[in-house]
Amino acid sequence: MTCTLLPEGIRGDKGRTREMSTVLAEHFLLKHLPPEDLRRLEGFARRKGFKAKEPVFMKGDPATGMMAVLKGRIRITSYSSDGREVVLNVINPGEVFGEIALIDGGERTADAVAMEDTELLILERRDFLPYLERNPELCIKLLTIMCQRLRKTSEQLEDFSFLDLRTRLAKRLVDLADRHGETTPEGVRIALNLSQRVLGAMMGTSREAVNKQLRAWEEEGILTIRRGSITLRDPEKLEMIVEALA
Amino acid sequence: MTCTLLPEGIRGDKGRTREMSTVLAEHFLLKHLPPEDLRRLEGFARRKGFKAKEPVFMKGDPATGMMAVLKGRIRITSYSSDGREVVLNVINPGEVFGEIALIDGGERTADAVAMEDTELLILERRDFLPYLERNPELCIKLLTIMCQRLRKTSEQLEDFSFLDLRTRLAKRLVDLADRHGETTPEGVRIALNLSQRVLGAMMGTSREAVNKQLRAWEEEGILTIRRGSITLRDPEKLEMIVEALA
DNA sequence: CACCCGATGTGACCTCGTTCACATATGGCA
DNA sequence: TGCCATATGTGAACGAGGTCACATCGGGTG
Repeated sequence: MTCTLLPEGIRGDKGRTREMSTVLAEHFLLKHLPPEDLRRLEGFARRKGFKAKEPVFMKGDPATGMMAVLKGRIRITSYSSDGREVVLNVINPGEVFGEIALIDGGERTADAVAMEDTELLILERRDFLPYLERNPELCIKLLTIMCQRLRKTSEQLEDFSFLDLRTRLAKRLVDLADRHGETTPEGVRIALNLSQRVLGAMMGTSREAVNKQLRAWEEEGILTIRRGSITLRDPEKLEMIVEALA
Repeated sequence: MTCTLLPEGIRGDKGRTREMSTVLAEHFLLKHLPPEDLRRLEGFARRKGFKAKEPVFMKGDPATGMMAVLKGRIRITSYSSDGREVVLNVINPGEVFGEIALIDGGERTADAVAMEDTELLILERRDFLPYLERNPELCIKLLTIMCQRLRKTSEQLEDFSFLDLRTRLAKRLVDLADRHGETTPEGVRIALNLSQRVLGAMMGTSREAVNKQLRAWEEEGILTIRRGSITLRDPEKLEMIVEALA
């Protein structure tokens, strides 16, 4: 099934296939893999499209594999019993998610929803695991990814217990600017179309609190708020807040 | 050096060596490994003792390997710039820590301190990594450990943003009881000698808040507080709190 | 074009948990 | 055995941030 899908892709649709190889080779797993292994890996993968707001999986689902984002964005969220939301992560093109399930085959620990029209590459556990078992290099790459995740999650945990809202928000904006910012004449622009509600959920706080802090910073000339984008006019000021110097 | 240390141990001190094999085989890595690999793994390890309160490593240290606890307990903590403490984890005999560093060789992300007189088994990255690269099975075992860590840390993160102090504390006590509780006539006894300060730091809260909640529960007859131990007389009540039913 | 839904903006009020201050055990050790 | 550092117990005051209520805005859509 998937094995027959791919070779066709290789011949028939060069644009799409190159894109897929790029993801596999550059962002996800192993520039260092020999080409034939890379080929085989592609053989395990299948593509799938999701419309905006369409769920990819839900917390508690049995997990069958991991995904890489080719196009679009995925939001990883979890909900409390009374419906409050935390955004645990936002996955951008070239990044992977759901890798825990690939390895331990347990339940999904959170919801994954497409934030816009999105195309995913899906690696099924049953195909991938046997391959993994024979490829230590690939294992180590995966381990590295897991390390990054763990480091990041632990840092978030610390931030939660140490930092107040203002500092957490500053830190988040600086981080978003570093990873997704476009430099403009006015400053670094974060044009991810994140609502203040989602921004709040990313930091475990209410949209009201986010709004009030953003407006305060706008008053001070540190940033500019527009629908769907925030422009940091003075990123250094935010960095100072993060460093607890202001 | 380490290689010469171990064979001696195998002959000279059966008690200690058996203990070490137990840790390696049962808790840590691979009952499934062939015996000769297990032997070799032991060859990489070295033992080291730590006195109570002695630091094992500090945040920011270059990391050279991972550890397994043979005896005693290790507290993994992090400090805010103004000195507040969070306890990220407590490592008990048979469990491992510092494995992130084993893989990515980055800096230590937290402090590790012996809570009592403790004996560790240390696997150096330089010895272990080459071996890991040739043993996919071992890789996968490590991946599994990392998965558990990640699931646990993510859950902690959720708890932080969703649950109030009372619920978090209830959850923690139930968890401690499950993992370390001894059944007594009065109820399940948690005799870990954790101070209320440390208990608070485990949940990112102050010792005062912990004390007040514990005393309230003692009033209700749910538990009994003693120096160094807490006895849950009515664990179901706590579980109901966790399930948001009370 | 009118309507409606979701995002944004903002104040009033309230609550949980922190901080501070102090009292009281208590185990370890000289 | 007496002392001291550390752990525990408790109330008062404060404050960050949540909740609620409401106004406004803007974009998409029938």
